[in-house]
Amino acid sequence: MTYGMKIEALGPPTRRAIFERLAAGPSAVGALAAGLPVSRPAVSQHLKALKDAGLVVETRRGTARIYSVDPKSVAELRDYFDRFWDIALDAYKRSLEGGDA
Amino acid sequence: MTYGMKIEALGPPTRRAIFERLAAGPSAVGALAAGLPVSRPAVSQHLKALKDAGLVVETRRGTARIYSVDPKSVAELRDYFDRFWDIALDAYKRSLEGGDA
DNA sequence: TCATTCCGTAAGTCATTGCTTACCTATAGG
DNA sequence: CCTATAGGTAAGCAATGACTTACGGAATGA
Repeated sequence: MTYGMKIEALGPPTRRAIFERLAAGPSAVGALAAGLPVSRPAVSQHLKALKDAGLVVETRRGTARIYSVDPKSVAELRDYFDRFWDIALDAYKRSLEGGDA
Repeated sequence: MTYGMKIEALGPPTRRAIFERLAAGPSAVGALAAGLPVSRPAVSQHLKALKDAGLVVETRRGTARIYSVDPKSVAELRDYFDRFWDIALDAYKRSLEGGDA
């Protein structure tokens, strides 16, 4: 549930592709697998990883499982890199001013 | 150099730890390794991956190599998740309004 | 109840990789 | 020129992991 787990979960390209497709709108497992070059179980396993990381949520409709991204998790990642950018930029500025050399 | 490569490069926890330390300010390889539970060559290898991904830059001073984060790369990641958040939030809103069920 | 659809899970495989130690290179100083 | 310092590179290893096929389970429809 930490941001670290989320970044780690988005590492594998196939998993990131799944996540990006879900960002465009909720989707079932089979529909996702139909548009990807991997098997349906592979998609299932990636979805489990994304769910464990708190990036997606699952709802049921009949026998289908509909997955959708949790907007809050994306906001969390955005805020993380936002703060990160502030810190890095500040350090960069100090390295220009200070010039401890 | 794409954002995908950057996210992928930040997956491994040790590598992300290195990157976060560099965000606080430039550092040499040995200094980084001294504060981490892995060997110096391991840090060197992670730094190579970070450099290949365009996340850090290297400067020389004597025999030392000083690594520092490239602020532009962080901005790129921030913007990526920013756009991502817009898309996901929009899809979420549509799922509430539309209610195609 | 039975067949169908949709999907998660188990088990196995092959490639990736994060780490180690050992070695080599390059700069600085005597 | 020799030594010491700083660090990249090679080789190897154990572990992870991304994928496959095979199977099991739950909800729908006749």
